[in-house]
Amino acid sequence: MKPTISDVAKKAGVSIATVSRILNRLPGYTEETRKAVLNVIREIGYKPNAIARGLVKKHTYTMGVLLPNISSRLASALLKGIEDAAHRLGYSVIICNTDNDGRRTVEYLNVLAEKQVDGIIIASEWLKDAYGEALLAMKIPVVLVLTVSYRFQIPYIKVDDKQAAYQATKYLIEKGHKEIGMIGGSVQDIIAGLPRIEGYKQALADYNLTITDDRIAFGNFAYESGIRCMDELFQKVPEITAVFAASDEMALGALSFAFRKGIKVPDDLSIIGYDDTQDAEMTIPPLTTVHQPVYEMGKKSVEMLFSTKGAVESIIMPHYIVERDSVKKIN
Amino acid sequence: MKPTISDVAKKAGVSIATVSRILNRLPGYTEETRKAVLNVIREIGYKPNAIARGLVKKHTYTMGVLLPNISSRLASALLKGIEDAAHRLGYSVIICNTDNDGRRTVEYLNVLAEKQVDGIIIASEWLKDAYGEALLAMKIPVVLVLTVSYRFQIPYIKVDDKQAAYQATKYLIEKGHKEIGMIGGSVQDIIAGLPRIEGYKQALADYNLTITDDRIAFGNFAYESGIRCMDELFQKVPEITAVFAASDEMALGALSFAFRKGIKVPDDLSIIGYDDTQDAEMTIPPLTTVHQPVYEMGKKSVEMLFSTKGAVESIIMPHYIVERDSVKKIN
DNA sequence: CTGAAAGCGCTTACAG
DNA sequence: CTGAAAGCGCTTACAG
Repeated sequence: MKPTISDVAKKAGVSIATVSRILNRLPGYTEETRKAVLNVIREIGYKPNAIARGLVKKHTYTMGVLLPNISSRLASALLKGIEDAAHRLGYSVIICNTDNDGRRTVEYLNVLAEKQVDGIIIASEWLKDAYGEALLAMKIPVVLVLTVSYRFQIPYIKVDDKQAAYQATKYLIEKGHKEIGMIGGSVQDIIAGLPRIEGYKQALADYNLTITDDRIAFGNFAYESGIRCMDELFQKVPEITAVFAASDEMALGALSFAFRKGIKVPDDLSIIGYDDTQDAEMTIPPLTTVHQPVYEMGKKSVEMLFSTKGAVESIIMPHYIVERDSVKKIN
Repeated sequence: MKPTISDVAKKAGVSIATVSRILNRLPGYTEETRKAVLNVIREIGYKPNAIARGLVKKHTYTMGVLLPNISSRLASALLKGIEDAAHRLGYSVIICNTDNDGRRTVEYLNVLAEKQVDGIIIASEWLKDAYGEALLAMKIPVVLVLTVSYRFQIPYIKVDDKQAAYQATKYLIEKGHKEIGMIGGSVQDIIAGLPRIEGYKQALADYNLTITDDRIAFGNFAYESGIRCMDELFQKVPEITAVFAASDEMALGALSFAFRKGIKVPDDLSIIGYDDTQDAEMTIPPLTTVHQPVYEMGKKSVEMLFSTKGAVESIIMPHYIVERDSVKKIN
């Protein structure tokens, strides 16, 4: 059996209370007994049981993070930020891959509640009512990353999607493009879908450029859909010279489609992405894209989660355009 | 305060023992009292405390996974496999990003021990003696993925690296290539470095092709190093017509280098990668590469971890070549 | 079928 | 400075 606190107490000839005090650096023992106890601990290889400790302290130093897909590039970067900050603050992180599945999400929320986690981060997910209620019932801190909720007032951290999309589009316009298409998410997706489309439309409107439904193709942020949308766009509006893709992955799809069709990027077609995931700098040509500070958002989200000052404020992070080689200036 | 088992017992007019039996589906109560108790539970929103439960059962239904870099493509896929299997078996997974840092790794091992995890998966890491000792002391199941240990007899699951590298090289040879270079890992890395280089050399030897030190450039499996190595290779051995890269990421680097120099892939240069990460199908041109079943390895590793049959055997997973468009058949 | 009680491994007043 | 004891929220023989 693993040694317990009473094993060390017995062997050191003191009470478990004293051992506990020494372990927790509380006052109440001589340097002499401290040394003796520490020796015994080393000798028998004692390690405190965090489960027992958690039971009495009602604090587990464990947190959960829910994401729709752990293996997306975006999630990877976010997770690293979360893990780094959590580790620095002494927390362990339990990952929950929801697959965007409601039942699975509720299961996870339950498990996290039962395991008495100290906080939960929810990334990218649209917060359904059931989740919000469950979260409320848990009475622990929660923060939203890369998403917001209107129904539940939970602190969030994200970029201003509409503004970022506006600027991506404006960037293309300033490079001389007049026929600009967009590969967007679903308009039903009021986090990453609609706002980016609105930003795109707003920019076109402000510069008096043509806006038509044809110029927008709807994907699901994934690679394959980028290919399909680019195809669609080209068939419907062959005159476009530039495309704004609402995710880097879709931009990669557009890039691939162009390659297969012999369309040169950026000579024949300019493409700007969104996210600035690791992929963006590895593409051919390297992708110009809107940078979201995802790693930092991950870090900040856990700092917010365990921030000690009362009501936590939400944060809108700055975004900026990273110029690489997928957009060409035309006449 | 959150309701506890005694709150429901009190309210239902039974003992906590009965509530516990009902919760755990043990025999010993009438259908009537079961219904009544379940009602109270729903009414007051009681959720069992897994920490308390874990303390007495000495089973936390939590496991840890250590990886050098959670945000690599390989880790992403692996993690998803691990998470899926763990979730299906009712386990939560704590992620530990070691950054290949010894001190941090030991810290994590300590935390996992204190948190009484039921098992640990170690991915890609070279198992230092200190880790092995710590693991042994914990007396819990451990499995190694994408790595092995010779010093410690811990079950592992991986591909046969030498064999896979041999076959990648043979594939190039069978496509008519005679001047074949390699972008490898360090020879000090006896897991993913040396064996793949040996496989490459062995294949060349078996087919009586030229082997020189010049034909091997040493990277660190990352994108940037792929660029650098390809550059190096081209300067030293301009006659090579094909390259075997020991990771897809380095293959992407090679691809980028070729693109910048105006070298056409696969017309002027053929490239075969290793891993078959998600990137491989998104490159331009799509990358021919050795497929490692990483997601499945993730799943299998947790199944091994919690397998009930005695001594666990190690597994060598099958690999195969995925033919895409980065290798050309020549004369 | 049901409950009282001990125990899991700790922390924390309280008393000395 | 130090220890006995209660308690955290459960499970599990044991007795009835």
